[in-house]
Order: sequence, then C-alpha cells, then structure tokens
Amino acid sequence: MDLPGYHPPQPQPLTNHHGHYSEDHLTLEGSSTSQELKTETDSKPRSEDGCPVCGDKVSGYHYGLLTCESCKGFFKRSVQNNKHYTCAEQQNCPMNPSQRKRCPSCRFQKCLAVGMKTEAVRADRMRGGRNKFGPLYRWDRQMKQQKVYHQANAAPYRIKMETTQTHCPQVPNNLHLLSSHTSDPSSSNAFYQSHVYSSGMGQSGEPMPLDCTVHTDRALTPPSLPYPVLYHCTLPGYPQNRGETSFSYHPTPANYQAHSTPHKAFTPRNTPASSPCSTPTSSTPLSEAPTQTADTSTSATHTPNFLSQLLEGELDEGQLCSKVLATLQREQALRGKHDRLNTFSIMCKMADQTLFGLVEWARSSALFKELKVEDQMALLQSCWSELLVLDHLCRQVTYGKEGCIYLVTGQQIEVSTILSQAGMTLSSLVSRTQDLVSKFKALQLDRHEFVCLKYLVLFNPVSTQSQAGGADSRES
DNA sequence: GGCTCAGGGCCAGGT
DNA sequence: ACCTGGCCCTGAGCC
Repeated sequence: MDLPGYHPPQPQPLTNHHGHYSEDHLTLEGSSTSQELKTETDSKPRSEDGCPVCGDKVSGYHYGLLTCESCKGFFKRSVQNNKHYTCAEQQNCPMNPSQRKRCPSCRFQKCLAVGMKTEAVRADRMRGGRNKFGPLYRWDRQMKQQKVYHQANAAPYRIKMETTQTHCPQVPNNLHLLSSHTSDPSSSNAFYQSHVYSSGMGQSGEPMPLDCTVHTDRALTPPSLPYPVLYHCTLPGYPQNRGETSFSYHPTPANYQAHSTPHKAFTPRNTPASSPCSTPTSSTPLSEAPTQTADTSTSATHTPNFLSQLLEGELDEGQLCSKVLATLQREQALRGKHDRLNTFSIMCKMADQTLFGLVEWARSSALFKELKVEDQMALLQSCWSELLVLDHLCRQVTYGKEGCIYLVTGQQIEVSTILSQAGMTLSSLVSRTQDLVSKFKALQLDRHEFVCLKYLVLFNPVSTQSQAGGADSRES
C-alpha cells in the first residue's frame, strides 16, 4: 500500500536486528523532514547487536524487543514512576550510549517509537516469570532467523513512492475533521468514562480526549507491531509534509454502542438480520444463502458447522475498539497534556493494534495453528497488509456510514473532509478504498463471506504482497 | 525437576 | 536528591 511520501526501506537494511522498521531508511525527498531523519540516521548507527534506542549492546528482550540493559531500566522506571519528560530542544536529540542521558524525553519517545511496550511493565510489580509476550519473542526470533535467510538470498530492491510535499495544500492547524455529532467534548468525555474506564482498561485517571495534531517535524515512526518483521515489505503510509494535519479525537458513542456487543452478532447462531455488523441487504448467512448449492447432504450439513468454526475465532470488534482506545489513552497519559499524540502516531497505533488482533486471530484459528510455525510465518508475512485492508473494508461495510470512514476506534471521519485536505496520493487511496467498499456493499457480502475471504487471503501462499515490487498489484 | 529468560529490585556511582 | 545502569533475584513457561 503506497501512501504519500513514505518510501519503504530497502529490504536489506529494512529492519534492525530484531526486525523493527527503522526510520534510518525513510527517505523523504523534497520534504523538510528529511533533515531530521538524516540527523537521526547519523546519530544512530545500528549494528546487528545494537539497542534500537541508543545503539548500545543488547542484553535480551525487554518490554517487547531487544534492548540494552540501560534502556530497559530507563523504560521501566519511566513507566513505573509515570514520568513526564519535556525536551528542551527540538525533540530530535541524538540517541547514543554517550548522549542518551541528556534528554530523557527523547529517549522515552524513542523507546516508544521503536516498539517498547508500556503494557509489559507490570502494574503489580510481580517479579519473575514470563510475560504475555513470550510467544511474541519466540515468534520474533524465528522471524529474524527467516529474515536473515531471506536477506542473504534476496537482491536489494526499492519501491518507489512519491512524495506529496508539492501536492499537499497547507493544512490549517487544529482543524476538526470529525462528523459534527462527535464534536462535543463532553460527549467524548462521557464516552471515555463509560466505555474505556468502566472497562478497567484506562488507568490514567482523568478522561483525556486526544488531540490528533500531526507534528510531522517529529521523527516518524512505524507502528510497533507485536510481530514487527511483518512490516517486511510495506507499511501503511507516513505523512511527509511539514504542515500540520489535525483532527479532533472524539470517539462516537453512538457508533460504538452500535457494535459494543458484536460478539453476539458475529456468531452464526445469531441472525445477522438484527446485527449491526451486517448490511441491511445481507442478512442471509452464507450457509443459508440461496446461491448455495447443496450438492450432497454431507456438504449441506458440514458447511454450516465449518463456517461456525471459522466464525468462532472472529475478532470481537468491541474488545478491539476498547483495546485500541485504552492503548491510545495510555500513550497519551504517559505523554502528558502538552505532548499530544499526533495523527500519524494514532493511526500507526490503530494499525498496530488491529494487526496484533489479526495475527492473534490467525494464530488461534483451528486451521492455521495446525501449520508449522515457519509456514504460519510465511503466510502472515505475505498477507498481513491484505488482511489489514480486508479488515478495514469489512469494518466499513459493517459499520461505516455513507461518505464516512469508520475507524477501529469507533470514530467516523467524513471522506469529503479528508479528500478536501489530503494530498493526491492519499486522496486517491481513500477514493479507491471507498470504491471497494461500495463494490463490497453491492455484492452484499455478509460477515460469513468476509470471514471466508479472510481465510482465503490468509492461506494464499502467493499473496501479491510477497511479490517484490508488487505495490501496484497490492493496491488492486 | 532443571533450565531459560524476561521483569523487578538493589545499590554504587554519577549528576 | 534524583537518576543511571550493571548486577542479581524471582518465577512462569518450556523441555
């Protein structure tokens, strides 16, 4: 998926030692942000053994990725003591073993940017044991091994991506892009109180609606995926123009409530006709669709069970929504009121959590987990972006209103507002996505069929993503 | 039951 | 007084 101004790194230097994307290799031709990125690059030489935060020697996996002992301790103290740092410079302080102590703010931001997970710091401070990322670390190791193998055997290539610096109009600050019914701050507060904090996931105290101002002059970072090397070839776009694009971050209570209990609606035992996750014209499950041809009694009796099996592992949209919101809340709480998460960071974290959910979905599915781990990795590596796209489309078909993009957080953004302010590339992508949504709606795809599509994408060994330089085909 | 290893605590040294 | 970072302890998960 190509997005404005983001130049996917070349495969070989693409990932650091543990498979994370490195902004070292982001090139933003014509962008004023390139200087910051170049500075970052110069200050952060990474050897295969280097800590992704400071470049020091790694001592093992800490809070989600391989880091040095020093950054491990720093990150732990920062999270445990709920530190709020402020950078005295331009938030682009060099980060290396000799200078990392100078700016804890930039250091902590770097920790977050490279993927260290605040949730891995135990709230109960219990010692010992393995954390919930144990499987992740194992997975990551194997992915790294596979990555090393592929690096040794693959010729470098580069996916050309355009910069929209010259295309993007200057976007005014603090512009609200959300639909009007969500613009009331009090309503968003109520939303947080009722949906985030009541779920026990928000721990930051005061409800804090997030302002999504894009500060593109900051170092741009990719989502910190649970399986970082899955960002092998492409990554959903990065902003490139220095101007600020912003929108208010006000979740939509109405929409959220509409799917707050999707689990029931997604189970095949519940009639989609009454569920918010199906289109009004797609109330018939695949297993009962008139187009289905029951050639034999065997297939007629087994297909619904098989579909039920597939549907049982489906992601709970409500839980995912809560999880993403809680993550955003936690990130914002760590930053403090004067260091708001920018739009890009929020989008990355949304993609991060969504993909986390998709990988967990795949790994927990009855069919997928029967495969060898290396086969699972190969499939996920080749299809993760398509799964993300399909997941997005499904969300639009299921929850999206006409002319709006429905985010995983339950928010809706008016397409017209995006189109009026985005650059050519982003506008094109949004338009094409909406076109696909329309086609899916016209096809009257229901939840069952989307699940089947997801499995088809997941089990497709020749995904377009796995084809080098296949950006165009990927978008189709 | 032993081993592994990631998170937590301790504390000397530094600022 | 606070921060840093190296070292050690702990204990869940794995073999």
